Amino acid sequence: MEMKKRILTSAQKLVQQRGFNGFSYADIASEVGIRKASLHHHFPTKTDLGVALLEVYSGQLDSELKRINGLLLPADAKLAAYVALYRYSLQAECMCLGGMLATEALTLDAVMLPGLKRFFARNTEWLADVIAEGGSHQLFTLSGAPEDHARVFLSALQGALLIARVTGDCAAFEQTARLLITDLLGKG
Amino acid sequence: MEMKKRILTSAQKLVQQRGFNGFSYADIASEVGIRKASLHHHFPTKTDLGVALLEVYSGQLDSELKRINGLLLPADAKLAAYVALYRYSLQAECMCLGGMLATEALTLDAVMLPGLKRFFARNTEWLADVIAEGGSHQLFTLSGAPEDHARVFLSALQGALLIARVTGDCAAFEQTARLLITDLLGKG
DNA sequence: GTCTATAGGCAGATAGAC
DNA sequence: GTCTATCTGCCTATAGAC
Repeated sequence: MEMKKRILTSAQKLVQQRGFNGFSYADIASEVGIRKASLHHHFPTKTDLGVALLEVYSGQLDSELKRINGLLLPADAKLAAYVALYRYSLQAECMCLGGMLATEALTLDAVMLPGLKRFFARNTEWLADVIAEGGSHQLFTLSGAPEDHARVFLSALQGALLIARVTGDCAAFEQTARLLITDLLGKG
Repeated sequence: MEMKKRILTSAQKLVQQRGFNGFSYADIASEVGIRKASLHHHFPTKTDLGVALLEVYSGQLDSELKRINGLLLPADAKLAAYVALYRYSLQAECMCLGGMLATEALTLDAVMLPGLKRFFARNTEWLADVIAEGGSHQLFTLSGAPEDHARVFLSALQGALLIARVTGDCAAFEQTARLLITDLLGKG
């Protein structure tokens, strides 16, 4: 079980940095210190590994969202905590695993797609809940439905992560995230 | 020269749909009707092809932006015309070529990166100009610097395109784009 | 400019010993 | 569970005929 976890950890980083089509079993093997062939004992095919990665990553997301909920923060601070998840990715030169797989969707085995869809749905739903909460507390002034604001927020963070990989401009990422929240806060 | 153009057209679509690591010379060869080896006469290495693709795509962007400028529309309509460029991509199941390469940046030959950087800079600058123009005409109420609004706008469209590939939800893309513009328009 | 032929390497995956 | 050995196939790229 321990080796399986190490493989997943290594593979997750590789996908987030290089994409599902940008790494091989050889890369994992050299990182975790066993031979290529041995990896197939844990994950018979690369698609099996991909499906497992999506499960793990969705679980990590769930933990983080529950942790943030438990902090009992006002809605704007919850969004800031959510932004921090992306900041950590950026600092590790990692895309969101979901975002990375989304760009590669047309090349992936179809069995990976439902998990990917659920990942985005989970993000959108949580954000919509937080934004609706901020609206009902008069903390946010909403110009549209919470779900629509949620989609803008999620899309913008995914895109900001993607662009920051190229520009290397972390300050721009921060400014983007800040403006997303302040635009929800006040329109006066 | 005609074959070179056909190769570029085919390769551009392949990159936008499958990524730079998700297609091969064999894919292009079967589409344009010559043999794999003959492609190397036009583009000796795949990196050469990638650099050429970025040049072509940046040129296409420039044409579109100039065309939109020539329409002499109010700022919000210019942004709507810009959104239409992404809509066409989405309908063709294509990512933005820049966005696709951005996710793969860590696997690309370094000679492709400056062109990629310039692509995003060009987008941001044009958007900032349009948004500043809308602000100075009191059409937009800006809560931040035009450059910051431009980054939010660009990031959100890139992200929306990425997410729509997975959800297949074109209506969500449209709602995201609409909210981005209406939030610039009025805060009253 | 396009072809056939091929090099040389790496991909994902399997068989069977230990 | 991990190993060595190997398979098959695809990849980018090159050589040289036409």
